[in-house]
Amino acid sequence: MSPRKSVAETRLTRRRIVDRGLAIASMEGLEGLTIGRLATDLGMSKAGVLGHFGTKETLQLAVVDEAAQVFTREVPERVPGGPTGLARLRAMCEAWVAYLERHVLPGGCFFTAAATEFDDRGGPVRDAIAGMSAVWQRDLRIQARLAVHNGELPADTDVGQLVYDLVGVMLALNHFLQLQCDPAAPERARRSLSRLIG
Amino acid sequence: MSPRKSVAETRLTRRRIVDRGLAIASMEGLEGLTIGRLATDLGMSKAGVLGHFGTKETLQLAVVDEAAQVFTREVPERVPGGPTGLARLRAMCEAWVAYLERHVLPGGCFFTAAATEFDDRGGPVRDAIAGMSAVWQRDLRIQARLAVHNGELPADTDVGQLVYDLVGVMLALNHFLQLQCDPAAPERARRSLSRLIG
DNA sequence: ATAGCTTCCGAACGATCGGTTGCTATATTC
DNA sequence: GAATATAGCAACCGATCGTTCGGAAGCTAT
Repeated sequence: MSPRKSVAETRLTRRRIVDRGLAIASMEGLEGLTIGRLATDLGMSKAGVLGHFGTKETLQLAVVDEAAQVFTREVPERVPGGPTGLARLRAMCEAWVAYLERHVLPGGCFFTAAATEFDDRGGPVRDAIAGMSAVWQRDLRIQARLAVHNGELPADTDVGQLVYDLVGVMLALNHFLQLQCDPAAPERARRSLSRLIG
Repeated sequence: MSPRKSVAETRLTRRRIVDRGLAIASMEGLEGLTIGRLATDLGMSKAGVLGHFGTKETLQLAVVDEAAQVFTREVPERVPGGPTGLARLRAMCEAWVAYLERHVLPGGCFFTAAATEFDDRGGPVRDAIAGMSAVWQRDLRIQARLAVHNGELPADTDVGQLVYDLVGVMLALNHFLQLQCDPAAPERARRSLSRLIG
């Protein structure tokens, strides 16, 4: 019924699958993302969907990668390219809050959901998630260290501790937004941030 | 093969099911908890398991309730009955940290996992989870308000903001413990707490 | 024109899902 | 001791899971 598409269209089909897969996974979880559901949503056969990846795990990895690209596009790439150090750290956190506030994905922050879903398992999917999380936290740490080096933060600042607190602010933001639908949460997050990196 | 048991044994069987179900759900999630898996683990038939609840959703609710009882036993009931206010608030948070540190359930904090799993759905299971979360946060708020009233916290303290920050500390603790297996996380949590309600 | 490559479909696979049905064996009640 | 109630089992239901297979359809290179 559906013959071969040109190379450009083929890539486009793959992108359609991954995009829709990310939307589903952000709501139902990476395990709740099923081939059949994906095929139905896209008006394709299950074989047609799986043909692009071969395996559900590969598809999950593609979705995680897509989520990482979305996050990169929506957060770090929106950080203006001003001076490094405290200003950049602040801008990164503000972009982070705005990203959660904007409800970019229908199911809240994909990485928060995926991390808690896979945090007690093994395998490449868990590793990919943990890796993305680690990269972002490393970037935070770098700017925090620069801020200390610039004298913008106290010299005895525990950078690891600061990143821990920043992550907590974001996890709480996601929690209060998604579970309690608390519209005051972003303001709370910003207040916590200004207390941490004023 | 397995005939009727005495009333006492019957209750015990139900408890065995719910206990094992909680253990599974804390690792695989509430949806990953399947009747067949539960039956196999317990050496029972699926009908024998489901007979106690009638429906998977009822079973999930029973597991959520059991998780709430475990949490109650492991956290608030371990808080010494000293004076209310800041001292009690501190004790509650310390018990909370110790609970996460102790790895009471194999998959980390059950409510954190369940909350992120169900935060974008509807239905009674989600409501039960959100309700349990709300009760604990209300208890925190009560003690925080008392602490303000006692003059143990600044009079202009934003109690909602404080609870937001405390929840963030705990979510971060669970995150760093489970995903990054960072043994320094409990110490970080305690340091954050002493900064908030030191 | 033709051969090859690739995308996608239709169909089927074994396994497992939540759930139902009929039965047996026993505990409880009379 | 007879009657009743019920925990649990074996078997099965239709649906769906991830995955495989053969072939149809069309692009591309010869």
